[in-house]
Amino acid sequence: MPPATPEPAARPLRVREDPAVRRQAILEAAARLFATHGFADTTVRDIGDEVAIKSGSLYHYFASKDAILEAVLREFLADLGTATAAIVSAGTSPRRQVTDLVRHAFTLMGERPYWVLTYQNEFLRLAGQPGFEFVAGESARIEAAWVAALTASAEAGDFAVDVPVAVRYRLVRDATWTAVRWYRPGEELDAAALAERYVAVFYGNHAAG
Amino acid sequence: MPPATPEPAARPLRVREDPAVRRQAILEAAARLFATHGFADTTVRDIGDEVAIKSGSLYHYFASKDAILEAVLREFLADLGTATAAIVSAGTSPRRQVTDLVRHAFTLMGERPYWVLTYQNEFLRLAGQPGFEFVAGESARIEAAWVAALTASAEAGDFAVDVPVAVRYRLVRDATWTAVRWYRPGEELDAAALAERYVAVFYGNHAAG
Amino acid sequence: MPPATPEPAARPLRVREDPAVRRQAILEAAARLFATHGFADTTVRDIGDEVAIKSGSLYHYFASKDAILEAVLREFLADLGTATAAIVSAGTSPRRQVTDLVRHAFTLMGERPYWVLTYQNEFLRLAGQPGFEFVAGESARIEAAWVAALTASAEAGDFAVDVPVAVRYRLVRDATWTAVRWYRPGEELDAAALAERYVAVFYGNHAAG
Amino acid sequence: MPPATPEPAARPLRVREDPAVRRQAILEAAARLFATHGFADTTVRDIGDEVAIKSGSLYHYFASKDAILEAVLREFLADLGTATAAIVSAGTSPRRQVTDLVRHAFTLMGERPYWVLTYQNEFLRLAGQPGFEFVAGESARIEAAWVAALTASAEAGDFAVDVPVAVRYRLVRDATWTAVRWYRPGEELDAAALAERYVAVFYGNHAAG
DNA sequence: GATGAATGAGTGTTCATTCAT
DNA sequence: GATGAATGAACACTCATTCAT
Repeated sequence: MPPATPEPAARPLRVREDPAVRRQAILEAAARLFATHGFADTTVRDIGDEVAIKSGSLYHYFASKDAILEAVLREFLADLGTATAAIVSAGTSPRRQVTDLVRHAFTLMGERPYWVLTYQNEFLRLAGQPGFEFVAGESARIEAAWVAALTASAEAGDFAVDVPVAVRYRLVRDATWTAVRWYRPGEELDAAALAERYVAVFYGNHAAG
Repeated sequence: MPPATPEPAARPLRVREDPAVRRQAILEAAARLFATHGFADTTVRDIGDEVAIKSGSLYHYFASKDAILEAVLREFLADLGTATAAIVSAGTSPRRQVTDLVRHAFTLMGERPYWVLTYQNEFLRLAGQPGFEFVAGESARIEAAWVAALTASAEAGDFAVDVPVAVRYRLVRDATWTAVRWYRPGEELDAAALAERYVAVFYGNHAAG
Repeated sequence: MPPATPEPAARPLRVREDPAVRRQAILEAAARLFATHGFADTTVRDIGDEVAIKSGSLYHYFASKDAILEAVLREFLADLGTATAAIVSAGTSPRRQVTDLVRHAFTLMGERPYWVLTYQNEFLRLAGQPGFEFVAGESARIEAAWVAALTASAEAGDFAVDVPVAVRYRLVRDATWTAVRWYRPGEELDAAALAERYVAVFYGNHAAG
Repeated sequence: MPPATPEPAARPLRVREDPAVRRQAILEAAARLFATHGFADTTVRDIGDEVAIKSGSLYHYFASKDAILEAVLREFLADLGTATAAIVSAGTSPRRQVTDLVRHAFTLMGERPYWVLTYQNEFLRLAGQPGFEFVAGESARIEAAWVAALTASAEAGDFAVDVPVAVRYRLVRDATWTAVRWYRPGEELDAAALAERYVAVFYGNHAAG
């Protein structure tokens, strides 16, 4: 039943959240949309809808739609770079490092699949685009860590089959990271279990000891 | 045998006059643009420019931009399905079949990288989109062939490491097909050589005799 | 009385005018709007409304709103430059040339006031703007013609009062061209009569013989 | 005489603390921006930046962007009206009055060019706009003073050339006030010298006695 | 009095699609 | 078949204005 006296046109409920929280919410929403619809097919209105603000208000947080993508990629690559550096500088055995890299990848794909997908889907297009040079730079640093660990493991004689490291790196990287397209945690195998099996295949054997 | 009546000499030399030829040229151009710029970032004008006709004329060949994408994917999947079926019904050994599947994949990535990339890039977005149900259907048929070959090979004891076939299939598929992002023929290793090394790693050993 | 049977939703009446005619109509409408509301306050939708096409269709004729302004100014300055050159190279006396320049200005202000106003209103803002260098260039050429005629007339002793030519030029130019803000033909004095009186004041006397 | 009680020394040196001072600073900044970029192309952010406050705070001083323009024009026209009235009611000779009006105009253009330009640039557009009727009203009052002085001077036989006063007024007004587009004090001729030459040309002779 | 966050209406521009010629 | 002109719906982005803090 409607109220007897009509309510005055309800003023919009301005929640006045913490700006830093809202900024992060925008990035989360944007990453999800970029990953599922593609950057070009995602409109700033779509992003605004997801965080319940008008598209114009996004421009208080980011200078442009491109800047949102940039922030997503910067945060993603910073986190990935930090974790990668931690793994390869831990002083553990090469195979341990490779295993940790793969396991961390599966964990990350489980936790933040949209960020990983956004990175993968936009990587090629962004190569050489002004303002996005950091993508190639940071990617190269991470690639170097993987290649170093694989090289050390090969020199230690860990692999059942001998192939050039450039070939092995790509096989390992592609098999691992492409899993983001189908891997969802909570299924039969968790990140650690999957990583272990992947690594076993990569090496052609199970870890000694 | 040449026609009895000589053709008039003055006819202007218009290449690609055959509608079927032009239709195919449109698909080639579209696939290249879809792969390099993305479907959403490719305009029908771009496609028209590549084949030297105005965008409006594209609509004599295809009902819509979506229809061009559909035709690209239909042709790609039809060819891939045919080749896949031929390999797995050749009566060869399981490992031979797996090797042929991988080798064929590398060959195809070398010959038609843009078609492969278009398929990969749009696959997720197209899932469940009306008119594109054939993509999932055809993909499932091809997947079944790969899984069958891998299962047979596992049952034959070919693999050094034992993992569930669902896991192995995805690892093999992802490692193989993602190579389209970097593999270009004419480099150090050709398709056959690369395929051989990939298969060796997948199996954890080199093919017997 | 409405017809008994409802008419089918009337398809838009596409007049299919001569494109060159429509292009010119766009320029006329744009000049009028730029002059009366200012360039910044004129929307491309306003322009489209005046020529009965949608704003998007304007982009078949011009690459941008700026390009419309550029075309207006180019046409205006080309016409003005041609007329100016014809006057000062006619071999007439200096005072005759000055009189003709002023008379032509009044005629032009009567015939195309909006073009003159657009030029005047946007001149300062456009100085140094990329793509609009021709405005300053062409303006300088026209100014040189006026200064030459005034200088020759001063050397001939035509002026009752002696002032530096730079001062006189600006006085004459400003007094003459600013008339576009109020002069409309069909009032008491026509262009020729007004020009004659202006010139008489500029010279401090009436023309001899 | 300095105040008896010394001011506290530690007070932070905040210039422009007085609201009236800040209000005036806003008008100065706004006039400069309106004159150089145009009213439509000036944002309230631009104005705020110039006086180091956020755009929202401008609304403590003015009700709207239009109200800022209105205040600029009101102050400008009030000052100009006062000065004009003082000149024409001084009891001096008609030619003296005309000379003083022109000299005051040049002085004003030197001191407050942006106010003059804002007035000129927005005058046409504002005609008949609600809230801006005072512009036409005040302008008419000033025009009447110029016309009266010119009429009296003509009746005194000061002019070398005889033209209708309506024509002469416009010529004199336009030549004089349009100088704001190029006149900057500190060049060869100062306001008084320029005014003298302009008046000499307007009269067709130099002042007697 | 000052601010930052938010809005809503609008801006120039793009583009897949249509269709008379 | 081919085209150029036209459209309409969308797009990223801007900005004067409001208001709780």
